[in-house]
Amino acid sequence: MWPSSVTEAEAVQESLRPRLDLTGPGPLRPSTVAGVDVAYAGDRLAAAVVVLDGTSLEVLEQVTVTGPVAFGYVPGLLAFRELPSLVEALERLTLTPGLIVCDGYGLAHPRRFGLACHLGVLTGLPTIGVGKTPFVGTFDEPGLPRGSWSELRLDGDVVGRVLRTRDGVRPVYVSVGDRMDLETACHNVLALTPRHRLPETTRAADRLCRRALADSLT
DNA sequence: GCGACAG
DNA sequence: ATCTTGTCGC
Repeated sequence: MWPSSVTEAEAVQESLRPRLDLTGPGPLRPSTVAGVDVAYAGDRLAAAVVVLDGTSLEVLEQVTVTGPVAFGYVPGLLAFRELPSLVEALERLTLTPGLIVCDGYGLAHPRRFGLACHLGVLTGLPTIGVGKTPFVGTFDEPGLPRGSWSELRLDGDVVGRVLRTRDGVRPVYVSVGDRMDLETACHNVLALTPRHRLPETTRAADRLCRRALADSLT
């Protein structure tokens, strides 16, 4: 049963939020890391999951799924638009990644249950959210050197970090999804960004879902 | 009430 | 997300 209205979807988030495991530290530099992303064209979409070796960052496995868009985009409800296809792609995976890096947010969310949290609860795997643009929360501009960061706060809580992954380049917005802690999440993001602003996982998944979408339209 | 708003 | 040209910089 998938929510068919904004009200229903918000209720689902509220009901799943208690299932998050936010205790203990999350895995630091797991042996395998997965990146997920979705590309759209009208009412069609293509989802991609790419598993990389946590050390060499080489591609170990990749899966794509195409289908119809099942939920319109509503800020705060992105998960209902992307999760159906992403979960299916993850199920077709042979390997079980030690961490999943999502495009978007985790705890830094209006109801503290963004895409990364939702995917974590559904898969039982550690997840983190890496957003490319601000969504919720307030923050100060982090220092210019790579590795500099500032707190992302929402109401009185620290819900994430604004992290500089490249000297003088726009920062990314990191928040915890499930089975992960903020400090470790940032260390993982830095390990995944040896030469680009965005994690190699999201770059690989982005390229793959765009190719899959183009091919599916042929 | 009005505007802003991950991808 | 996607629609779009040229352009600056590593």
